[in-house]
Amino acid sequence: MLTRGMPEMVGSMTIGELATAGSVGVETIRFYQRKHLLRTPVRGGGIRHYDETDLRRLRFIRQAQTAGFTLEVIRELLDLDAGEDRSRARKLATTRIKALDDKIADLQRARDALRRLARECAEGSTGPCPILASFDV
Amino acid sequence: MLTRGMPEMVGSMTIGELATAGSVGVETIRFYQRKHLLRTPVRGGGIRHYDETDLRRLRFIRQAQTAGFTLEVIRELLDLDAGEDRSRARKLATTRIKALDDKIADLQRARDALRRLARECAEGSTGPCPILASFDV
DNA sequence: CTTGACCCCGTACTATGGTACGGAACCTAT
DNA sequence: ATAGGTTCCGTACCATAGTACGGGGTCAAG
Repeated sequence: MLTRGMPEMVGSMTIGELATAGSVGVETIRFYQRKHLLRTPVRGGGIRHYDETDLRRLRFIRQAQTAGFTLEVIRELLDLDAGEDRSRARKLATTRIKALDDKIADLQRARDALRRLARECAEGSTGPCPILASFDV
Repeated sequence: MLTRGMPEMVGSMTIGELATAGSVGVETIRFYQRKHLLRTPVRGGGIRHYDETDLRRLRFIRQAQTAGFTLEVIRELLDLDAGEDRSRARKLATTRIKALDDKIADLQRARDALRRLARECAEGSTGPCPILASFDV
């Protein structure tokens, strides 16, 4: 028989199963619901049921966070997904692409500084590493 | 005459001048002092004076933050700069280099997803953008 | 028909990195 | 000497993104 915990029931998950599938905690799901990033399904006898769509949204949220969007903006993106406002979505995307390019460049510079530090710190075996100096660019 | 506000006096700044030179707010300096990231100089008549070393430390803090170090770890790095523990410094650096490489890869993936979104959102002029879909990788 | 695992709900608390506020003291130019 | 701009100090507050807690309800298996 098909019950809550079984893979065949992917179309009907409990909050715990959704959380596991999305690699987040149950409390995080509830938090996203409070923030209206995920819907709060009507209860079928005390317990709520979630489906593939909820999981897709959840995964999207995590991806979008990686991209540096705040939960606030992610909510807007989710709303936009259903709407007609193509230019708004494009604008959010291009703004973020620019921010990501800048951020990537920053991180690459930081990484290069750290590589220099690690190298200078490895040469010679006495005295302090020139930690502050290695960041003076 | 040489006074506080003048460039010639870089070796003796007030907190406000230090803040300006480091592109941070005065409150941020005080915050860093409370966290022991910056020293709290002894007062010469009610007002504290800062020098080039303080500015170097402040700039280092901001660089290190860009590199993703927490203030906690930055404090350790600052302590290490004066000490003899080369291996600890090297370890912190290499750990962070790895984290940065991972982060850079994440951001590049996110950027590529957004580029795809912007492109797909630009083609055709009606209907919603496939926002969620563009992140399904 | 009880037990154990899971769910619901509201509220409170956490970490990180600041930012703001209010009153007193100080410093410099007029 | 007085007005203004800073500084000092402690305390309080903020945003973001969760995480924890406690008390009660539900559900499926044994």
